[in-house]
Amino acid sequence: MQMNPGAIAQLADYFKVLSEGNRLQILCCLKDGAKNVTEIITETGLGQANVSKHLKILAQASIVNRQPVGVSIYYEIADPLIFELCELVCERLSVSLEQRSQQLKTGI
Amino acid sequence: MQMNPGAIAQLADYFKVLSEGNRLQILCCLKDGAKNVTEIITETGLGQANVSKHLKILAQASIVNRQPVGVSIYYEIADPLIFELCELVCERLSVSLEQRSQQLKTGI
DNA sequence: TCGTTATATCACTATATGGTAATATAATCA
DNA sequence: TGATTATATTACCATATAGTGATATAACGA
Repeated sequence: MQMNPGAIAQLADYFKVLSEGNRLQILCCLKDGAKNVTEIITETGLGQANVSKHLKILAQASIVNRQPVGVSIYYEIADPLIFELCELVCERLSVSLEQRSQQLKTGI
Repeated sequence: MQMNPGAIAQLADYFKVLSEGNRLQILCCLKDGAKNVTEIITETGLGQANVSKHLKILAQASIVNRQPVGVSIYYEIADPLIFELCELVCERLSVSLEQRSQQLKTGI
């Protein structure tokens, strides 16, 4: 199987956006629905500048939508695939953990 | 939905491994089956030191298996989930591209 | 218009990451 | 044992990325 360099680069970019813990935390925070920046800050405990910076990256990647409402800006998830990906990976990681646990038990 | 910090960190790590284009290229190269380092170098066109470095990361993440055979080391895919993830994301990206194309056509 | 609130951006620092040339290590054979 | 081949590792450099404090910008109301 050969994938063209352009597609690979886009894939890498997509995974890169998801490769940062605090960004994932922000996305989890938005899973229930739209929130403004202050709400995200409160819920995540992250700094304001930091949150804004991460939100910008997420918006540019079309993973979240940005919606001004008065002085507030609301962000909501635009790409639900990310949660599907997270679930698949979490399953994988828990299976992996289970296997290691078994190995420790059997002494292999 | 709240995910514990440990799980988030593991998720981020997993995506981080996949967030590098040359690493993805190496993984694509291994999709057909096990290859030794020289074969990977030839097929990808990457440098030997660079390939070794990336393979180390992939092995430590349990995404590939490492199998010495004489002076050669063969690597093969240990975690097929990565291709599932890639397909899901590629679909998403192509849908996204199609939508942009439509927007250009309709002038929205 | 000015003051307040919400948010984005900038500039800086520290750390991480990717690629490379050189070298070390491992395996094999004569 | 030494030479050869295959591969891993090291040290270095350049670039990328994350977090923060300060500041700029946007929106609103008095």
